[in-house]
Amino acid sequence: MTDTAQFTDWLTHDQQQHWRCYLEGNARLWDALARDLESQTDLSLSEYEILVRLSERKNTAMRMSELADELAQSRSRITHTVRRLEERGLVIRSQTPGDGRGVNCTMTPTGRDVLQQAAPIHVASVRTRLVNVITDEELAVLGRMFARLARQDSDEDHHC
Amino acid sequence: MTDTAQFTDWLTHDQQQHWRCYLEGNARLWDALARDLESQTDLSLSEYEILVRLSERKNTAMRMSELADELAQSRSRITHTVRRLEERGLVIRSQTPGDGRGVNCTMTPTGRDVLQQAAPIHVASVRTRLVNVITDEELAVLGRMFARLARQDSDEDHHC
DNA sequence: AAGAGTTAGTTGAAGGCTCAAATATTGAGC
DNA sequence: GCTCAATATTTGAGCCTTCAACTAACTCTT
Repeated sequence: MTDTAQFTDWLTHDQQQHWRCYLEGNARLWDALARDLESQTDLSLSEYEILVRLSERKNTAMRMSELADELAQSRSRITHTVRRLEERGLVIRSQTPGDGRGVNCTMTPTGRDVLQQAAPIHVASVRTRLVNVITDEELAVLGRMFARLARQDSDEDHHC
Repeated sequence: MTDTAQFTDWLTHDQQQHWRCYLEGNARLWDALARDLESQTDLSLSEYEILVRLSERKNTAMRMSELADELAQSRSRITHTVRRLEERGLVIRSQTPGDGRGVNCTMTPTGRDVLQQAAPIHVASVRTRLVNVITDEELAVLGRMFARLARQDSDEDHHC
């Protein structure tokens, strides 16, 4: 836009092609996963993911900020989603012992039931939509690739 | 849940690991791309993508349903987004000649200006966040993988 | 050429996400 | 121990997306 603007380093034809395939495939994959889960359970993907993380902890409890960090979601979003889950009786919130600012989110027995019913459905969906469509080799490449991206981007978050 | 329920075919440890890396990396990637674009331009990612597709056509025009199909978005979503773009003067809508039901979406000169200003910013972002972080080899695997997923899922859409 | 079914697109309400601002608590430095 | 900055979380408004219902036009059949 200005005299000093540099020429843009556009993507090559092949890069662009691959990038677009990812764009479309990714969109369709998420659509499919969300539809699969929501049509057969009462959980959205983000609700499901919260319950899964809780289920992996001692006492099925985590702090709000831990949830936010692990799920790469904003604190605000976690607050809203957890509030809805709490209204439905799937989790309860309580103060953290040590830190007066902290809030602990604990899964209730009802929450566990709902999760246990949803889990097989979601896993089957992930298989059908992704894992069974690509090779284990490819899945491994995918995992390593995105682990690198995540590291890179979350590093940048804490740059200040 | 019932007596006849089959045992779930859970993911292996490695598969789960890779799947989670993808989950997190993907979330962070999209966050970063959206923030990069929205902080430096007046376009959201979905608005940007619509303008890009239009820019590639003769007369920078496409039908609404073509947009929906290419971008893997619902017709409703396209309608809403295009309405907002039209209100801002970046596109205009008109009837398609042959088909009385069809609506053509055409990019205006203003739209082209906005796109041309945004494009280098977005491309730089895609490079920084993805293309420069992985190898060309990996990008190719990514592209082929998701092309296969897209084919699979969009086939299923038309299953009836 | 009339009716049934399909396709294209829009609409508005409901709900989730984002953003910025607000509250409350903790920790650091003096 | 007081002040200032940082951390943890919440709040509510605004925007975007989804969903189901609606209009309109085309097409296929008979």
